[in-house]
Amino acid sequence: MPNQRLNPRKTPRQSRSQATCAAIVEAAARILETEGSQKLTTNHVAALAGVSVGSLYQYFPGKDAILAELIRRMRQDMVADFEAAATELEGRDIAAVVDVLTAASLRHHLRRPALAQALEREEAGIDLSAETRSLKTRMRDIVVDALRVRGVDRPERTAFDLMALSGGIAHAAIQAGERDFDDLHARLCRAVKGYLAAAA
Amino acid sequence: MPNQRLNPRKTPRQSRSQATCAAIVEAAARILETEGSQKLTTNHVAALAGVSVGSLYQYFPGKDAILAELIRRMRQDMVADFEAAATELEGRDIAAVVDVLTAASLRHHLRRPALAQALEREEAGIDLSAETRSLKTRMRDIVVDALRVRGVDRPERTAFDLMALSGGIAHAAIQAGERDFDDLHARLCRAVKGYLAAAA
Amino acid sequence: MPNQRLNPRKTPRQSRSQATCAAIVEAAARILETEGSQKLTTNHVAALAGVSVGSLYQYFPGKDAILAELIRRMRQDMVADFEAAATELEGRDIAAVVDVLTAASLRHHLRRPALAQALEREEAGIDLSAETRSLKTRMRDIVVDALRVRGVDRPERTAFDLMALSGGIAHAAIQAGERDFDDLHARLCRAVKGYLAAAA
Amino acid sequence: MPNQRLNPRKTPRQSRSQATCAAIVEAAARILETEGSQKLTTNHVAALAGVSVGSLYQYFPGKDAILAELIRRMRQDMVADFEAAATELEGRDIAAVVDVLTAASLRHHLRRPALAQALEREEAGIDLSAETRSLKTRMRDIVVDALRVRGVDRPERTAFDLMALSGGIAHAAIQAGERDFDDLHARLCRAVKGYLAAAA
DNA sequence: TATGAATGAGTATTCATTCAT
DNA sequence: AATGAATGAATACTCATTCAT
Repeated sequence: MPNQRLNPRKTPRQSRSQATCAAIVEAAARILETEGSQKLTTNHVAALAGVSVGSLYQYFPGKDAILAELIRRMRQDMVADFEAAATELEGRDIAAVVDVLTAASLRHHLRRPALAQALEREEAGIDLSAETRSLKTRMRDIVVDALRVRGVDRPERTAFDLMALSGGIAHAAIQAGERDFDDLHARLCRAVKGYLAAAA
Repeated sequence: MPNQRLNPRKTPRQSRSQATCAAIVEAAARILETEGSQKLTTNHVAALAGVSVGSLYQYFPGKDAILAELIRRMRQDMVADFEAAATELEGRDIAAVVDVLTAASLRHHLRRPALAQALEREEAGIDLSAETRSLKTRMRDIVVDALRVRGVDRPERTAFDLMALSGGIAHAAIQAGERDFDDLHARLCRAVKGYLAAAA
Repeated sequence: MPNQRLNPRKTPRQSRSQATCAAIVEAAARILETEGSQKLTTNHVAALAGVSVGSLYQYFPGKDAILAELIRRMRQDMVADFEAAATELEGRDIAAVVDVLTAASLRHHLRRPALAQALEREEAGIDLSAETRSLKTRMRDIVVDALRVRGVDRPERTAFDLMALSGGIAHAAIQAGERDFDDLHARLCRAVKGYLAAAA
Repeated sequence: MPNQRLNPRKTPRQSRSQATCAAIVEAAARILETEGSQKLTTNHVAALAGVSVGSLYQYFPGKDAILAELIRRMRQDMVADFEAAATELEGRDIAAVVDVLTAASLRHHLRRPALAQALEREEAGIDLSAETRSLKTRMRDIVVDALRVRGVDRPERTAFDLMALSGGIAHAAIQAGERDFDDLHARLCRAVKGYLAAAA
C-alpha cells in the first residue's frame, strides 16, 4: 500500500499557487545541496522559499512528501532524457548506444551534482510513490530494450551492471569534485565498452 | 582543524572499559543495520548496549563520535585487508591484482551489507577524523602502488576509476539484494579488466 | 459585558444568505455528532457546508460564534417546547405537569442525542450570549410557574431539582445507548413523582 | 485493544521521580479546575508543575495519558469510598444504604467540584484504560449488590437510575455553585427514596 | 565511575483568521 | 459577495546532552 503522505496534497492550477509550490520545492533542493539533509526542516524550507509553514502544508502533507516530489522530478527528467536518447538511437550500433546513454547518465549527475547525490542518499530512506517506482522501472527497461535489440546477451543483467558502473563513476567523481564532463565520459565509455567486449 | 568532538574520549586500557566501549559501538552498528539511521539515538544505543547514557558520554563526546568510530573501524578493516592482499600479491601479474583487490572490496561490502551501505551514507554527513581520512588515503595508495609497479598508465586516475567501478557494482548489488559473491566477483572483474584492456 | 464575538455577524434577510447560514450551522452540528468536537474546525465546517471559509466568516465572527448559535437554537427549541407544554397544561393537575414536562425534556435529549450531549459539554467552555442565558432563565421560570400555580412548596428549588433529575437520567441513558423513550419516561416520572411525594 | 498511549510510561520508584510525577498530575488537575481543558497543554502543565516538558514525557506518553491517569485516580478513590461504605453497611436496611451511598457520591463530587466536572466531561472523549473501565464496573457492582441483597426489584436497572439521579443532582448543583452538602444530601435522599418507594 | 532523571532547544504539524483577487 | 491562498502563533513531542546522586 503506497504511503499517501508522500503525494502532494493538491496540484495548484492558479499561478500564485504554482509559484508557491515551485518555490517550496526549489528551496528544499537548495537546502539539500548546500546545507545537507539534517537542515531540511519544514520551517527552514518555508523560510527559504519565502512562504509560511502553513502554505507548505497546503501543498505537501509533510516533509517526506517534498523529498518524494524532488525525487520524482529527478527520475522524471532522467526518464525523459533516456527516452529522447533511445529514440535518437534507433538504427545505430551498440557503440553509439553506450556513448549516448552514458552521456545522458553523466549529464544527469553533473547538472546539480550535490543535489543528485543527496537525493540518491535519501531515496533509500523513504518508500517511494508508485509513480516514482514505475519511473525507475521504465528507465531500466529503456536500457534493457536498447541492449536486447542489438543482440546483447543477458540484457537485464547487463543493463543492471552498466547502470551500476555509471553510477559508481558518477558518484565517485562528484564526491572528488571532478566536473570535466568529457574526460569522465571517455573513461566511463571505456569501462562500459570493456565490460561489453569481455562479455562477448 | 579536525573536530575534536569526533574522537573517542579515552582509549581505555582496562578490559571492562574496552568491553563497554565495544558494546556501544556494536549496538550502534546493529541499529544502523536493522532500524535505520533515524533510530540511532544516544538513548537507544545505550539501552541496546546495556549501559546508561551517562556511561556512553564517558567514552564518546557525542553521537557523531560513535558514528565516526564506526566508520574509522570500517576503514581500518578495509585497509588491513588491502594491505594483506598487496603483500600476498607481490610478484604476481595484473590479472591477479584485479582478482584479489576486487575480491577484497566485495568481501568488505558483503560482510555486513546493510551496515556498509549505511556508513557510506553517513560518511558524507559528518567531517571525519584526521585518522580516518588518512586511512582512506592509504587505501588508495595501496591500489595506486599495485598498479604503478605493474606499469599501468596513469596509476592514480586508474586506481580512482577501478575503485569507483567496484563501489558502483557493490552498491547496486546490495541495494538489489544480490548476495552471490562469485557471480558478482566475475562481473566486476570483467568490468575492471575490460577497462584496463581498453586503456592500453 | 457579553462577548460580541459570539453573536452572528448579520441576521440575513435574503433567502440565499439564510440558506448559507443554516448550512454552516447544520454542518457544525453534524460534525459534533459524528466526528467529535476536536474535528470541529472552521475549514472543515465550511467544506461540509459547501461554502468557503471566507463566507463562513461573513456570517460568524469566529468559531465559537457557530457553537454559540447552535446552543442558542437548542435552547430556543427547548423553550418553545416547554412553552407549548405549559399552555397545553393549563387547568390540569401536577401529575399531568410532570408527565408532559419530563416528556418534553426527554424528547429534547433523544432527538439528536449525540448533538445534545456534545452541546452540553461545550456549553461549559464558552461564555454564552445574553440571549442564550435569558433562554435558560425562561425555561426555568416556566417550570417554576407550573409548580407554584399548583401549590408546590419552594417552587424554585423544586424546579431546580426536577430539571437536575431529568438531566441526569437523560444524560446517563444516552451515554449507555438507551433509546427507549417510553421506558425512560416511565422511570423518570417515577423518580420525579417520588421526589414530589416525599417533599409533601 | 486498549490504547497503549494512555498508560503511564514508567512507575517511578525513586522519590525524586515520584515527586516529579505527582507534580505533573497535580498541575494538570489544577489547570482543569481553574483554566479549562483547552488550556491543558503539555507545555503549560510542565511549566505549572515546575518541570521540563521532557520530564513530562518521561512519565507520560502524551497529553491524554495524564488525563487518563487523573480519571483513573478519581475512579479509584470513588471505588475505595464505595467499598468502605458497603462494608460499613452490612446488616443495615435500605434507608441506610441510600443515606451512605448518596453521601459518598456527593462527597466525591464536592471535594474538588470543578475537577470532578471537568474529568467527567473529558471521560467521554478518550478511550479509557482497561483498568479504569473495570473500576467503573466495580463501582456499579457494589451498588447492584447492595440493592439485590436487600431484595430490591431489578437491581441492575435500579442501580443505573439511582446513580443517574445522583449524578444529575451533583452536576447541576456544582454548575449552580451550590456547596451545602447537607441540604443537597437531604434532597438527593428524598429523590432516591421517592423513586424506590414508587417502584415498590 | 556509573546511573538515569532532568533539561530545553528544536521539529513537525494544525487551524483560526485575514485579505488580495 | 464569494473565494481560497496565505499566514503564523500555538501545540505535541523528541532527543542530544548534562549533572546530582
